[in-house]
Amino acid sequence: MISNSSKYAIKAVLFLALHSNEDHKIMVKDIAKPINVPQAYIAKLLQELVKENIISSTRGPKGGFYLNKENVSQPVINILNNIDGEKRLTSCMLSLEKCNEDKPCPLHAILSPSRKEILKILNEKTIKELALDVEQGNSYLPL
Amino acid sequence: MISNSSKYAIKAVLFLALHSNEDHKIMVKDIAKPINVPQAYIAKLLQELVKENIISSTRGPKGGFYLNKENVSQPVINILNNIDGEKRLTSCMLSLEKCNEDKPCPLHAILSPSRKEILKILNEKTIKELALDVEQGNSYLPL
DNA sequence: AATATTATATGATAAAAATCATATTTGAGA
DNA sequence: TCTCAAATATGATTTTTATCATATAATATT
Repeated sequence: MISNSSKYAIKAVLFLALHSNEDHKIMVKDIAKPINVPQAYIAKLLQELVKENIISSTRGPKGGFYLNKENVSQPVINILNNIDGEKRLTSCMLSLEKCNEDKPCPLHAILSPSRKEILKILNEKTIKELALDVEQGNSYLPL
Repeated sequence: MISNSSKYAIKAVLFLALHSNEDHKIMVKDIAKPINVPQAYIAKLLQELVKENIISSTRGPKGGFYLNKENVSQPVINILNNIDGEKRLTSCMLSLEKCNEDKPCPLHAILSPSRKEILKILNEKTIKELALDVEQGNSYLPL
């Protein structure tokens, strides 16, 4: 349902949400370590996220990755859709071409409400809110 | 969340639930085609399911795969657990070692109820019931 | 008992996902 | 404008998952 790459990406974005801003950028090596992901791997993922304006970066000295106001206001699902593609979360659980709401496959029929709920949450919850949950003690790290 | 292999396995078991019984076994080539899965691949998966008594088989002429009374009474989740391992469905969505109900990771915190609901359904719904849904027009094939 | 037919066991190959390595580009500061 | 520190682009390698192939074992039928 959610790839390793997406998990890493979410961890990294969450880390940035909690520790970076436009005046305090963080370089990849200082992200990789605390979130426990290989540096070269997370670097590649972060680059993809920058391309889609999900996170921000600048190069050179004093450069690094960070989140701006727009970045933190995006829903969590943007990360997943960018890394895994949109289909991953919405496609038929049995990979049947013809499965849809009107003629659901057997798994779809019994799991559709729960899946919809998950999609709804991921669409509504923003990066900012997720970080706030951590800051308020509703959820926990370390990553 | 659910591997290709598990999807194939569920399709095959569902096909057997609908078309086989102890007096009418079905050989692998007659399963592979209608469910649209490579024969050698589904053969391997079916063999694993036999080992765990999730489905039944006999060799030789008139042999094949089938489901007996016990087989059809098992919950769907048995298939998933056997093919993918138990952790796949229950492990932390961010793959954090320390994530648990008491100290949930940010994703866990917002998605836990929906995930629990999915687990509950997969644990309660039996193969038989899933097949019945199809027979009663509550869900649809072909596979 | 012999034969043909089926699943089973084993392992080889191919494709995809995850991981690692490095040369190039950009930008800040001296 | 030179230098150095950072991201970026590109692609190689490794691991996992998916797929394919085949020799062996079991069983019904003759």
